[in-house]
Amino acid sequence: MLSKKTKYALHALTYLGKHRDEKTVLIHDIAEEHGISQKFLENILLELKKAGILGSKKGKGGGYYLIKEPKDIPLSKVIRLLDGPIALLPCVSLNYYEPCAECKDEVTCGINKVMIQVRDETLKILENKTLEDILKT
Amino acid sequence: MLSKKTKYALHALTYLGKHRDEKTVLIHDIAEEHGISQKFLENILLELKKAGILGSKKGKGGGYYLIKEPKDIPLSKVIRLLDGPIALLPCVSLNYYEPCAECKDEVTCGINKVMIQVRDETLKILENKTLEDILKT
DNA sequence: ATAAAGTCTATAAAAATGATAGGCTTTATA
DNA sequence: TATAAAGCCTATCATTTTTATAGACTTTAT
Repeated sequence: MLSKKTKYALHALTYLGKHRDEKTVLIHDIAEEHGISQKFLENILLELKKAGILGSKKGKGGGYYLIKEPKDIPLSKVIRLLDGPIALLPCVSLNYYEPCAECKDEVTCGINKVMIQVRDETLKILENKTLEDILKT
Repeated sequence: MLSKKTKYALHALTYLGKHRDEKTVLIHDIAEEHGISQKFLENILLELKKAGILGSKKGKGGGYYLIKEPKDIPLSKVIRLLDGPIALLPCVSLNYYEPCAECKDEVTCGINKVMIQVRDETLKILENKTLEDILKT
């Protein structure tokens, strides 16, 4: 399951996507619309900004806006950013690799092999679904 | 990522699958082989038993054994049992459904729609990969 | 100058996960 | 039939992760 962080991020991105005609959108408005903590959302939007997905304007009249096309924001990117690895095991993670303690030899481990396949197929799904898909339904 | 519970379960199932010629296998031996806590493993194997995946024999000379064919033990079953939902959001879970608080209307929610698709495609993967796939590599 | 809005860091609270403990029941066998 | 081996069951504790809050700081329009 996705963490609330990621879920909130998706709601925020959706909201921003629906308000692309406006220059900027207030954190406050997004938080209110979905009944979530504004302070918590602040951190999330900041991360999205640092990842190059959002832009922002400080000061009075400021706010956030999408900096990328919705079609260029795949679920995989959002999930990795806020939740971490998409792979089911650290030993098959492309971006967050770590060996598994209980596995004596990765090379001969059947679990490892199968999980690599699962990872690749899962990735195909999450890279192909984008914010655009969410917006157009 | 999978919890350690699920990871350990997969290792235990693999071990049991590799020792199908023996009548029973000791929890102790599985725990030792992978360097994991025996007591923790006990609980996990019990769950697998209650789910009809493993059988056991009590008392001296007892132990655990596979009660199903490896090809009939899909990853989806093991994951659901020990980790819970496969869906990324509660509002699209087949087995653990719950509405999402921050979503005003599920019917018009684009996130919901996309996540249903992700769930279905993910499920296809996890239902098709079985213990047999792990054993045969 | 002031108020509005994002930025940043730290900390606290809550929940989930991982691990341990100990007694109970069952069963083979000496 | 006593004993030791092995799984069964429940409770509790410890750790880690997640979620949420707080408050001071910076930037900017008016």
